[in-house]
Amino acid sequence: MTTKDRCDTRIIHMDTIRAARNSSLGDGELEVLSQFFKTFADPSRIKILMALGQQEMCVCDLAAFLDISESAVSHQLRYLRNCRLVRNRREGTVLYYRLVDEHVGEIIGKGLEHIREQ
Amino acid sequence: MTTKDRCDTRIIHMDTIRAARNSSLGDGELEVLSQFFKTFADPSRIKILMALGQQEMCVCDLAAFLDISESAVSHQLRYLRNCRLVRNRREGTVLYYRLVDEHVGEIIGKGLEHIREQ
DNA sequence: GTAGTATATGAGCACATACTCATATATTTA
DNA sequence: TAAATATATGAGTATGTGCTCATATACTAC
Repeated sequence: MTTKDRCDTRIIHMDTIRAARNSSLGDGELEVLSQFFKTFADPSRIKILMALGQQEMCVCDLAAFLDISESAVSHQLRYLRNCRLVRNRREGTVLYYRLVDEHVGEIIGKGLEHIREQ
Repeated sequence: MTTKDRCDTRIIHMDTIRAARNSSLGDGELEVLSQFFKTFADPSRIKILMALGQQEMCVCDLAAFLDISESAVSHQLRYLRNCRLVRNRREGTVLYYRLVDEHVGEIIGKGLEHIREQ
């Protein structure tokens, strides 16, 4: 039981609360997990991830595809690099980005399944 | 091709951009999908959803479990109700909430798989 | 009816986020 | 070397989010 008991709150079902606590994630893992899902909470990032799941693309291609500025794309790519979801290779001045995670497609797929069912 | 072509941007690989566009989601679906993932982008909501996946709980139980105010829980529950992920049944003055979606567990599971692998 | 309990809700606020704009860096070419 | 190209990055900003606090609502018991 990581959370301290609160005695200043009316608690109706102490057993229910205990059961919830026993199967709960730790605070650290919860933070990491919600941070991970934040990645998919933005249309541009989903679009980038889905596109890179099919082929590698450079920054200006992504900017044209998303119809946003190259700077905006670059900021999003930095975000995705920090999450270790994409990597790049350099060819002259051009950086080609690619997806480096196999879960991304599955998670987006599950989400799509959900929103398409209702 | 929903997005209008931009001629004010240097485009290196037009074929790559076309391929990305052909397999891209529509703007509406992208918006709905990212909105859906936003649900999981908050530790409190994940905690609520995982707890309700195992048993129904009332608002003050959830507040004690999460160690946040009942008002804060209520706001989150409204959010989840609007997403149609939870429902409640009334018993006197007490409202018992339960999960009403089978994808939620799978999506959280995929996320957990990801963060635990590295 | 009134009082008490459980929850919902609106306003306001502190903080996060996704962008723009200006500037910096890395590489190629002349 | 300098100029051009492709991308990265920091500061600033408008909007969004998750809370608090006060108040409203729904129900029960008297």
